[in-house]
Amino acid sequence: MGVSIRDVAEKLGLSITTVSRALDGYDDVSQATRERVVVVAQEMGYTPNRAARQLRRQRADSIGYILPSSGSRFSDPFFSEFISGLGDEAVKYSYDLLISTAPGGQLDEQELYQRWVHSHKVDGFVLNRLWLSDWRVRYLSSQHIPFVSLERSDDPIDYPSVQVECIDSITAIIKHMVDGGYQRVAFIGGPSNLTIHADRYDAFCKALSICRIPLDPVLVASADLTSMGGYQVAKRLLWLTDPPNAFICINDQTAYGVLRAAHEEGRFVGKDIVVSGFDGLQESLYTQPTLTTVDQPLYEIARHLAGMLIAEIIGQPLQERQVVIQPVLHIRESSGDKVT
Amino acid sequence: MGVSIRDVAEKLGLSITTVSRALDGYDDVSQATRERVVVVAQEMGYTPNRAARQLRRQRADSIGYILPSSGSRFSDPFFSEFISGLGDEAVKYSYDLLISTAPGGQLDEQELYQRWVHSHKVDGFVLNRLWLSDWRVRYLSSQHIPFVSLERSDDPIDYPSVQVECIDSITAIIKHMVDGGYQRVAFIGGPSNLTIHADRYDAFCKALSICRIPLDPVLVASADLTSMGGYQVAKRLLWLTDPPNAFICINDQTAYGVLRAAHEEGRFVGKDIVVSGFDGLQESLYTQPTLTTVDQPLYEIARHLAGMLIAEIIGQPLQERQVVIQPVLHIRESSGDKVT
DNA sequence: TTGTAGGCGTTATCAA
DNA sequence: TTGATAACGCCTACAA
Repeated sequence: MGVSIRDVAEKLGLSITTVSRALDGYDDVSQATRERVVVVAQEMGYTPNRAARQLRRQRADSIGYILPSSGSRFSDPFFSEFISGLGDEAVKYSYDLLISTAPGGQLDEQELYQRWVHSHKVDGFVLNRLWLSDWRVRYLSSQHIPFVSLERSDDPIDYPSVQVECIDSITAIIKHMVDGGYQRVAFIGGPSNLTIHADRYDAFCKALSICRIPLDPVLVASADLTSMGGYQVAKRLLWLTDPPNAFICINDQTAYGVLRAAHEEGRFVGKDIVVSGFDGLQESLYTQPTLTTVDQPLYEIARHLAGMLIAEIIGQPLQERQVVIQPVLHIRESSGDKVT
Repeated sequence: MGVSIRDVAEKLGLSITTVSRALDGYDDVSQATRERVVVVAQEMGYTPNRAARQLRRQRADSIGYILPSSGSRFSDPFFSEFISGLGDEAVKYSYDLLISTAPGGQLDEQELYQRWVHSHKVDGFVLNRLWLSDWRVRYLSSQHIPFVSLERSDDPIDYPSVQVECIDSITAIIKHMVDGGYQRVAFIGGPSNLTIHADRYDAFCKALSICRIPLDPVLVASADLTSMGGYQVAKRLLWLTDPPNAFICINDQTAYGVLRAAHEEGRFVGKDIVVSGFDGLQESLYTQPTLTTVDQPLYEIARHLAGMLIAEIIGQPLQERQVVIQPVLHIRESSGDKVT
């Protein structure tokens, strides 16, 4: 079907060895031959067969990312941006990006990772949505499979990662809210053993203590990172006898739910109550009111992660294995900066 | 490194041939042998090497999808849901999903498709965001590479596809708006040679004629499918001497931009003006006001597409090659159904 | 500077 | 019912 290296060699009257070396840029072929080979290969539309090359080189030239899909209406814009960053960087090194889906923390997920590892389907993994103690981290590390992650688990294992600093920005948000007179501050997080929950909740507590506001456990709730989850939890909180007037949300999606709940409950966001998200999704510029959020440069983070992973795979040392990124705080209407 | 079929064979004192056949479920191995083989293979954690199998079988057991990424802050929730559907279905047949990114309609995109085809990297493609005349359709068809697509191009080529019917729903929306007294109806589309633009614009025109409203070319504009694009175009339209009071948008993202522009221009959406989107993204339930939109079951569509593609690849005939889906219309606040 | 030959791990054909 | 053997397309010692 396709054009193989043998076809090219025959057409040129050369051996496949020479053709192979000419194309791979070895220096033991004459300049003249190389040029002929390159031209003819191009003309014939030759592209090396991936499977053959992989089999021979014992590398897959691809990186894997398993989407923590959570059921049928799974649609967090977070992942579009993340995947597109991974893809753009991978393509630069002519690596493939292999994607699959599995609900996080389940048996299916384990099997998928194991299958990909055993069958050499990918040379390394990109992880995110880490758990405080994460099976994947321990497993991949025990199998000596390169991987990188957004966020870090508590496992005492050395691996490259990118983390987004959240204490400063969350503190700034809360200070801003408290200064505006919103002192009853709630936190809506996610599953409590996710690192992003732990990190952001931790930042929340620190910020409260800096502002000398006592932590009221009633105002700490967990949703599931979706708008629906945020909506439901916010409703419940707003019905309290002494409801919060400030909401710090673990991510933007959760905050969208809060905005809606507030509206339904007749609260004017930015005036009666204030709300903040975390992610910096494009959509957050278009909510009503616009959402105060912490902008993680997700696309760049994804590219950085893919780059680190590929470096790790080809054994190139990284100058920095644990990158910490300072996100940009966007104070917008939802935190009361402007009364509209 | 990994466990190979040879290791399993040696441990069992059988030939690799027998092991291979036992595992692949051929019926010319004794029941007893098969059981022993399966047990031991499982114990040893044997998984067939993908590259070797692909090389031998001349199939990649994977399908490809190239994201039409448009620069760095590309994040349309559309794609999260789409990819997650493709992934979930592919995994059912133990197919891989290979993802890459390339700006639509550019040279890079062509090269990427060609490389994947030549190198047998994937057995087939899923396409979307088709152009009225689409190079990919003609190319893949000329190379006899299976592919399926969401939407259909005008190329006279037979290929499996899923289309979302839009005339009925857009007509219903416009009727609803016109009945509500909003007669100056604008259309904000995308690049005009995209099939989704052509289809939805066509539906828009038909609906106007049904409602006996003359088409005012001034009220037809093109954006770029993003919120920012919708925002800018809406601003311009709202500044007209005789501005529209109804906006039909090609997708939800565009509509988000319109909502924001309207708000900034002091228009009360659902009262002064009405707005509709198209996609049915989860986010649209959480805008303020909630967005009237046409809900395409994207996750199911993606699964269906992946299923059709795999059937096509393994040569299984499809009972229906051109599926047309009736989306569900969600009339919400932005079209004036409730005054809040 | 070029060519020969062996093998990566599977599967499929044929013979036993 | 099983086993030896030859590919699949590529890369790379080693030999020429």
